[in-house]
Amino acid sequence: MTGARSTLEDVAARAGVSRATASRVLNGSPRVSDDARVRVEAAVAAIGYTPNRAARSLAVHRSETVALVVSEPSVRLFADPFFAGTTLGITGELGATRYQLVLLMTPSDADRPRTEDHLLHGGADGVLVLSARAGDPLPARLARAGIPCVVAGRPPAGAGDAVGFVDADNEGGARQAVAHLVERGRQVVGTVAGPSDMAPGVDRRAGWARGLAQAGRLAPADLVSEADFTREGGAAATRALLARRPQLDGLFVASDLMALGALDALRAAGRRVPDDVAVVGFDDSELARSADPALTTVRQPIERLGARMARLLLDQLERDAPPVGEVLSTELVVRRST
Amino acid sequence: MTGARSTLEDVAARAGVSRATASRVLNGSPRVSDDARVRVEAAVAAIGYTPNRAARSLAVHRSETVALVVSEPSVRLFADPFFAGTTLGITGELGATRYQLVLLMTPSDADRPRTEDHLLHGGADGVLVLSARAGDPLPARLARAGIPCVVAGRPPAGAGDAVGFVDADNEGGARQAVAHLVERGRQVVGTVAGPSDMAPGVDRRAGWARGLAQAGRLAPADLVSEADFTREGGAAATRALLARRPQLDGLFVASDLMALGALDALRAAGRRVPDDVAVVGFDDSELARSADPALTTVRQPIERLGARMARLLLDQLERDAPPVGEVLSTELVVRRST
DNA sequence: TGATCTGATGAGAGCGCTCCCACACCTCCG
DNA sequence: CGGAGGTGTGGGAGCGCTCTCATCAGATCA
Repeated sequence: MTGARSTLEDVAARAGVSRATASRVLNGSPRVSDDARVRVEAAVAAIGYTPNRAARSLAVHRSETVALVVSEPSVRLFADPFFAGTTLGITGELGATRYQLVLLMTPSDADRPRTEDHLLHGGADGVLVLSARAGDPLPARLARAGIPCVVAGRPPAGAGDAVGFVDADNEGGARQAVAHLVERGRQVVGTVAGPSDMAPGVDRRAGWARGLAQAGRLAPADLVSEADFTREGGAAATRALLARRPQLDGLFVASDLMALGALDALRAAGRRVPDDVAVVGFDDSELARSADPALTTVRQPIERLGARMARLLLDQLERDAPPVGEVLSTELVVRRST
Repeated sequence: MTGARSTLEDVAARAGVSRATASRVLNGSPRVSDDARVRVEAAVAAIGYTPNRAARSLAVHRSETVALVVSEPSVRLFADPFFAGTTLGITGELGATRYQLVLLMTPSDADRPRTEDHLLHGGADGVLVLSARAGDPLPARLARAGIPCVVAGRPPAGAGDAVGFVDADNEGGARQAVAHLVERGRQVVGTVAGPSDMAPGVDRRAGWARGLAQAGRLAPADLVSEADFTREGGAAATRALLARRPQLDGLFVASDLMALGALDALRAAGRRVPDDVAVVGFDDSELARSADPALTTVRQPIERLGARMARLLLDQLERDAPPVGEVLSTELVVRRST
C-alpha cells in the first residue's frame, strides 16, 4: 500500500490506456470515454495511487500551496486568541481542495524580507495574511505582483481594491454593545477605545459613537479614553474616564483584556459592576467568561472568518474572481457585567 | 526582479559554468573551485535566483516539507493556549532550513484517514504532532512507515522508542508547586488532578505525590480529586475535596482553567485565598495573570517546546539521528494566590 | 617522461506529471 | 461519396532540478 510509490504510468498500464488519458481522468477532463474513465478509476483504487505533488507543480507552474502569513512582532498578544480559530477555519475550507497550507510566521522584522521574497518568487499561489498592523505593505506588494491575497481585517490603505479581505463587523458589534447598554437604562455611556492607528480600534470607537447617535444621544469626546489593548492600559483609561465623568454608568471597552483592566479600575474606585457601571467587552475570549463578574462581550466569528478568507482566496485562484471584501456580523454575548 | 522566473540554467550561463556546477555550488558541495563558486554566487545575486522547490523535490524524491498535525477534536479547548506558541517555536527553528511547514488540522475524526493517507504517501518528510489524545495511533504508524515523527507530550504507548517527543516536565513542575506550598507553611496540601487517561493529568498528579513525599509527608488518596480540565470540573472537584478534608490549606490544581474553578469553589465556601487556602495552577496561561487573586502557577516553555520538536525532527531528517525524547523543565511563577 | 591519481567540470538521463499536437475513427452534410 | 467537423486517444516534449558518469587538466610519483 505504501512502499514503492506508484506513478501515473502504473495506473495507465493497469487500466490499459496511455498516461495522457489517465491524467485526463484524474483532472476531470470531459474528453474521456466513460469506459476509460471507469478503468482508470478502478486502477487508481486498486493500486492506491496518489499523484506526486512535486511533479504536478513542476508541470503546471504552480505550487498549489496557500501561504498563511502571520506577520506580527508581538505574536503572543495578538495571535493567541485568533490564531487557532482562524487557522481551523482556513484548513477546513482548504481541506477539500488540492491546496496545501504552509505557515509563515514573521515574529521579528528581520525575517520579513525573506518571507516576502519567498512569496514574490512563487512560494505560494495565494496568500492569507493575519496581521494587526494596519500599515503592512506586504498585501499590496503581493497584489501588485499578481499574487492573490486576502487579509484578515480591513485591508491596508495602500492596497486599493487589489487585495481581498474579511473583517468582523467591528463597528456593528460596538453599536450592538452600546444599544444593549442603553437598553439597560444607562445614561452616561463611555468607551475605552483601542489605539487610533489600528483599524479595530478606530472602527469600534466609531461604532460606539454611532450607537449613541442611533439612541439619540451625544457622543462627546470626553467620554472616550484611548488605551493600547493591554489590561493596564484599560485600567488607566477607565480611571481617566471616571475622573472626567464621575456619572459614568455604562462602559464599552474595545477588548476583553482591556475590559479586565476596566473592572480592576472600577473596583478600585468602589464602583460595583453591573449595579453602578455596566461593562461590555469585545472578542469573547476565554478571559470574558472567566472574569468576575463574567463579561458581556461581542463575539467575532473567528473560525468563520478563516473559512471565508480561504474561500475568497480560492475564488480568485480557481475561477479567477476579482478580490472582494466581506464583513462578518458579530454577536452580543450577554453575561453578568451588564 | 520577479516576473519571468530565472532558472539554474540562467545562473550557470551567467557564471560561465555548467548547470551541474551551479547546482553543486547551491548545494554546498565541496568539489567546486573557489573561482566557480564565487562566480555562481555572484550570478545568483545578480539575477535574484530562487530555486524551484517543485523541481528539486521531484529530483530528490523528497517533499522538503514538515507537516504539523493538530489532531484534536476539541481544538478550541486544547489548541488555544499551546498552538500559537508552539507553532512560533517550530517556524523559528525551521526558518533557517529549506523545509516548509505545512499545517494539517483534523478537528473531526472523519478527516483523519485522509491526513494519514497523505502523510503515508510521502506528503511530508517528517511530521510534528500536537495532540492531547494519548492513544493517537498516527505517530506509531508513521514511524513504522519510516517517516520521522516527533510528538508534543509523552509519546503514545504503542510507539515504542520509534517516535521522538518533547514534553514539559509535568511531574517536576507539580513537585515545584507542592514544594512551594509546603514552604509557605501549608499543612494539608491536596490536588485537583486531571483525567487519569491523559498523560499530563497522570504526571502532574504523580508530581504532587512525590512532592509531598520529598517533604516527608503522606499523599493519601482522599487528598486527590479528579476533574476534566474544565472550570466547572475544577470547582466540583474542589468542593468534594473541601467536604472530605475541611482542614485543606494548600491546593495544587493541574491546570489554570481548573484553578479558576477552584477559586470559585473556595470563594463560595467562604475560604480566603491565599490566607485560608493557597492555590497553585498549571500552564501560566493568560487566565492565571488575570485571575483574582492572580494565580501562582507553573509555566511551561511553550515556544521552546516547539523549537525543540522541530530541532529533533531535523536531526532525524538531516543527520538521520535516532528519535529521542526530551523533557523541558518548567518554572514556578509566584503570584498572589500563595 | 610517461603512468597514475586527484579534483573540477560538463553532458545527459531521469524524476512524474501536463499538455500540445497528430492521428484514427465516426458522423453528418452537400 | 468526398470532405468537413467532431471525439477519444497516444506520442512525446518539456517543466527545473539532481546526480551519475565520463572527461579533462593538472599534480604526483617512479
